[in-house]
Amino acid sequence: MARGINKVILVGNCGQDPETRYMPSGGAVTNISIATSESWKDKQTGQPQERTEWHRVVFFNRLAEIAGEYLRKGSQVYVEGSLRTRKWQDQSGQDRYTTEIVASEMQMLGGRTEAAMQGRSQPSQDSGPDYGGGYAQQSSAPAPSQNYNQQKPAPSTPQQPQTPSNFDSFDDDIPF
Amino acid sequence: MARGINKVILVGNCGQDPETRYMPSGGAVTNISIATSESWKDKQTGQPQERTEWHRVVFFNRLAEIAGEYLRKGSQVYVEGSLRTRKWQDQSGQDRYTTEIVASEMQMLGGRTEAAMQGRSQPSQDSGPDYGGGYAQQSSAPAPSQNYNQQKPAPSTPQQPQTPSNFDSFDDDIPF
Amino acid sequence: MARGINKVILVGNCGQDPETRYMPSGGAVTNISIATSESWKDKQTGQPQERTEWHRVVFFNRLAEIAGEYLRKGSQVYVEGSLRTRKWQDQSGQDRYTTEIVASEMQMLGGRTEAAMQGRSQPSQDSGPDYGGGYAQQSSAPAPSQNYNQQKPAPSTPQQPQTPSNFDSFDDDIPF
Amino acid sequence: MARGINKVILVGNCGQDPETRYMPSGGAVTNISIATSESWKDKQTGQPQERTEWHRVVFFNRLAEIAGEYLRKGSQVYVEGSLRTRKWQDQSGQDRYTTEIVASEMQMLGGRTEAAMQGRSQPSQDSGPDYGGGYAQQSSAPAPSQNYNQQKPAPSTPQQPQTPSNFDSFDDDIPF
DNA sequence: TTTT
DNA sequence: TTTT
Repeated sequence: MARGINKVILVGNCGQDPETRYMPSGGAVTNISIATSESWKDKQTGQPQERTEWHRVVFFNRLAEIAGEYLRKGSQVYVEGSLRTRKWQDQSGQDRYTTEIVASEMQMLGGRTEAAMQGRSQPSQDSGPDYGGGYAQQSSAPAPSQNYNQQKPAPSTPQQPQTPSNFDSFDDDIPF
Repeated sequence: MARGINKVILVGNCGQDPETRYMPSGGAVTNISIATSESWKDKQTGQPQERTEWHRVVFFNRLAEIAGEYLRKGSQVYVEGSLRTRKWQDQSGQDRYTTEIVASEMQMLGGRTEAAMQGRSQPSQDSGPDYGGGYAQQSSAPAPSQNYNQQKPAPSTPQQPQTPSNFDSFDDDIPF
Repeated sequence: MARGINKVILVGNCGQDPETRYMPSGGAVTNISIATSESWKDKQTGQPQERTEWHRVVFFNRLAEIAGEYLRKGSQVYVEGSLRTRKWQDQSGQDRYTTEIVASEMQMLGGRTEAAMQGRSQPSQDSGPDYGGGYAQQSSAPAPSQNYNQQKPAPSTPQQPQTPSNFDSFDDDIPF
Repeated sequence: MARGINKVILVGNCGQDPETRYMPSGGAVTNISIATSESWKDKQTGQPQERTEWHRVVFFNRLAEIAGEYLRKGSQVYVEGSLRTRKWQDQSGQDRYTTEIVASEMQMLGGRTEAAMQGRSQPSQDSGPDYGGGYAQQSSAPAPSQNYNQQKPAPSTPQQPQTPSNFDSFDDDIPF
């Protein structure tokens, strides 16, 4: 159930190969960064301007497996999901916040040729033999907490996703 | 022009009255925080769970004036916009990031009664006599960067309303 | 699975009370018409113009029960779904087509006051005692085809509320 | 201005080359049909099922020119727009209705390789030398009525199309 | 870090 | 009529 609508729709390109990890439960978690960009001419100078926006996207479970297997650096992808801002502590113990899109639907874009030319080297894993397309949808259950990879329990809010213990290592994963 | 789609759709309630400032150019900038929430039952314990997500939304120019005048704490609102992550430096000079929704469209929800009961005290400003509705759409020009006038951007959460501890108290903050 | 994205998002008001029927399987099917409108000034004459668009929305199963119970003429509602064009034959045997939005998510808008003032007389049915909110989401199973039980699908408009001739009269139909 | 939200988002493939015509005003109007499809397994029989949905999309003015020039049969495309149901009379004078998506934004998907392999034979027209991408956005003015039905462009006049004269000829254009 |  |  929900009160309110929290919906994000992205079409963009993966900045790098997806990273897949596993939660203690065994469920997969895949992270990607998607770029969208916008260009315009400066009104004063007439100079062409461009701004690229990077979006952190996280997939869970089955969707994480599919994303991990089929997406690659440069892949064009449609993602639908919701915004989630996670709180974590940096080395100095200060609260910091990261906003991500928790994906509920994903679809690869660009047909066969495109996919064929992407040359998938070393797929992260197998999602099973029966999946043959570039589409996947998350079950509508609430996204699981993202406490894979963690050494100690999260200190703060109970029902929220656990703050990954060692956010330094997580932090190192953030390319910006 | 753009490459990619970067779209956010929110329906939620304002956590507080909007804050309107002005850029050197004279253009208005209005910030609000919108809450969306989700509730479910824990699969193990069966306990009801709730998570409220707070979204920082920024309006520019005409849309900022309308938002500043018509929205109030508790207002239910539809917002469409795009994600933008801004980089700023905290006191210690460290890079930090804040993700906001730059609104391109806004519409007040909940009809006349609702609006009437919201008792708009001290409207921030006038948007002119001919505006009579709860709808507004931004011109499609790229949003200006938002470093007008201010010393340090605040991080996402500190200046936001606190996440309510339970739903009853949250309800009390909202006039319906 | 899907190839492609087929998504509709509507926020509007119900033109009349919902109609709920039952499929042979026992599953509920609810139909509503939602109005959205747009107004502008004619560029030549400067005259105010308005266009109201009516959307046929169909809900299935659990969502149909909730829509049937909670929505009423005038209710403001958020609907998300997908487009489906159904083919049928008119009396003369000619093929005709009707486009509907098959809802996958629904949320009532306008808070308690709003809902309270809508005075729900004769709810179509009961959806059970434990539902207390204005939100519902369809399971992701493909919607069943809607030719249960009935002889001839009606064309799109005849059974819809008439488009109001002007905005004042339209207002009178809606309880706010 | 608007009351309500009327939004459609499609990602799909063009069923055939776009058709571009010109309104008396000189503004272009382009029609395409976009397919989206969904597949699933029948719950009883376990048989794989597929349903393809066809969406009529109409572009106006600049967007129509771009769509006409860059899209081709098979092109994968993102379209955002709004639903509009038009009323028209068939040969026997009966009222009939057609629902279309009036596009406000369009973006070609699938990158260079993809586009290159689509081998654009006979582009419908020129949209000018400075357009080099697969993206376009409509001005936010209300969609004009659709009375193309003229063979000759009247190149000079302002971009707002006139009100339609009749729809009989339009009838002939509908491929279903 | 992607893409055009 | 597309696409997988």
